[in-house]
Amino acid sequence: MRIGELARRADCPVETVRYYEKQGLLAAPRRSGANYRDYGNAHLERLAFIRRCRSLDMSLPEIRALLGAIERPGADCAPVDALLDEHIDHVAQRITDLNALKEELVAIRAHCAGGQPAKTCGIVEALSRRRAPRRGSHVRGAK
Amino acid sequence: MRIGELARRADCPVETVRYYEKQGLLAAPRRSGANYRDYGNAHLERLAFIRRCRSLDMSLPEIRALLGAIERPGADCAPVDALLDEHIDHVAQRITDLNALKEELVAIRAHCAGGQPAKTCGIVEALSRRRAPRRGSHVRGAK
DNA sequence: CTTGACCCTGTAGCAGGTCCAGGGTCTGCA
DNA sequence: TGCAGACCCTGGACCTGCTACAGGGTCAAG
Repeated sequence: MRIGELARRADCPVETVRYYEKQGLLAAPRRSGANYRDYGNAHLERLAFIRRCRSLDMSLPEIRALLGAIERPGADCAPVDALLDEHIDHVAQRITDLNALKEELVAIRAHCAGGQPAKTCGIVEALSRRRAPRRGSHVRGAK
Repeated sequence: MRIGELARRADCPVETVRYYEKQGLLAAPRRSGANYRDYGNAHLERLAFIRRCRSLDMSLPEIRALLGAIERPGADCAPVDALLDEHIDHVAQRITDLNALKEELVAIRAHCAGGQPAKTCGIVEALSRRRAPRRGSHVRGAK
């Protein structure tokens, strides 16, 4: 099948398919006479796998590692388990960070009594104060 | 003060200070004879404010809007409140999304009995299955 | 034989920075 | 006075994970 059909079936933009190929996640297929990519079912399955992992918010390097662990002949699933556990930890950490962030925002929001000039609003003042840095992970970059 | 001192005092990389200036968040200061940026206390306060907002995970456009709302002469704090409320909603939505994501990951992780060849591992199989798309917002791009 | 849908490559752009390269300047010490 | 090393300048490339062109080629239907 050609790239358009593959993309439609995997629910993935055509450009993204080419991007995954360039990134080495999806094997380059053979080409037709007109230099069109020609995919088989194995490609479709692999692409669906990648998209599923992406929908679970794994990074491309993580997915690459996962594919490597699966593909390695005779490998057992211990590295796969480890990868998934690590990913779950990332997500859990992110949730913790965001909850702290939300608490902080709500606390700041509570400083406003409403109807005041912006300059004297408690929110503006609260946003100007420096905070003790939350320790450990940042939300930023945790993507 | 020069950019290095400003950056140190606001706990912000020097390059980022220049970046904020280019993005129009921080006013360009006057220059010394050697073309060095020369900042005052107002700049430091403004930079600290921006960093504080960033640490609360606001985007640069959000911060720009916030600064605009505060700076506008005679403005009251209603737009500031609205901005903050909207931001809190974003964060809350993100937490909801991530919790769903984590549940899904944990469910997938539970498919592994351990010690099997990777090819037949339940995780790999679970990751290959397509899911009913979670409705609404994406986790991705929600940054 | 032309129209429109599809395909190709390569490049530029998004956020929010980070990190050079290749220069100029300033400060302290001998 | 000379020089080392810390600081500053600009402009550009790079990161992720795409997305969106531009400028071309191919193919099937009418």
